[in-house]
Amino acid sequence: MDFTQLRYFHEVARAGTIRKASERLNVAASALSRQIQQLEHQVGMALFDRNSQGMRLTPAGEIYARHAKLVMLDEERARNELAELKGLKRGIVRVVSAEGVVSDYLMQTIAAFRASSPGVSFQLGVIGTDDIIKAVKNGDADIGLAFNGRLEAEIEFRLQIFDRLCVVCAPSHPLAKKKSINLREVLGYPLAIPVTGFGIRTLIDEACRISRLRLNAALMTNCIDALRAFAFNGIGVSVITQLSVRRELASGQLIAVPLTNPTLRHSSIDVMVLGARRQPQAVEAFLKQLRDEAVARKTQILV
DNA sequence: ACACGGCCGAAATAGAAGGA
DNA sequence: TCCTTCTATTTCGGCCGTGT
Repeated sequence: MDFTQLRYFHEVARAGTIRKASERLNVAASALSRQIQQLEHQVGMALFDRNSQGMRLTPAGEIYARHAKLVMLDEERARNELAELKGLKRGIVRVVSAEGVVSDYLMQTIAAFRASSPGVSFQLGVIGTDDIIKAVKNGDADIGLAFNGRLEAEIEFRLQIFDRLCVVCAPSHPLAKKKSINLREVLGYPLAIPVTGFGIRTLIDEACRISRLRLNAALMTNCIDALRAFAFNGIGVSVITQLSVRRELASGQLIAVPLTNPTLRHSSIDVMVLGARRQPQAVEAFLKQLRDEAVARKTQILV
């Protein structure tokens, strides 16, 4: 087995067809096909099932794909280290994040990081919790910031920041005067919540199930900014995390009332990485910066 | 639309020879 | 002995046609 074969195998497994992989690699499909055949010949078993739709991994292929993914990530890490050795001080950190922490916590951390390491660039994707976990597991992202992520086999939590779920409303709203509130009381008002697949929504659904509540939201959205605006414009109340509206709370534009349901009291922003992988230096340094920023904000750190 | 295989040219590699 | 250069061989990848 050589590195070219491994690289081709990895891309075909990811793309699902030789043609798509050939476009990504800038290599003829026939060349890819031959290399995959040679690899299969060397390992002595089929790694793909061929059909008219493309290439599907066999159980042996699944095992080999896990190995290939780690080798590819290690190679990328080695290249970054060599670049640093050459004094280039460059690198790329790929982050996928929940929208709620992007504009404030994440952006300020990136700003602080780039002040000391301007050669490091960032690739940022904003997606839901389920897709964040998937991206980190696939190796498509170095770091994932998810609200209430699931700790799965290959995932390692490097930082957990306590982030309370609140009901957020305009200062003139009747609920603004309350010190705390139960989800049942909230349902009497027009309500905005995230769509299914978001960590916040999973918690809300769980709390409703336990308390036998029927959820009737006025707005379901995958846009955290829409949740903020829903409350800000006095349309109703939104269920959102405290960190997501930190600036609006500080300026008095919004009021946050903590939710008292037991299920909703333990929520966090989870910073996750692929556990089996040795992280590139730039990624390690940024993970440290995320922790430093959380400490500077005096947020409660769980891990 | 897809994978595969034959053919051919280009690039990479191995081995031999010569010079410092 | 080591390095460089040249040549023969092998490997790789692109093009194109075929079969599913």
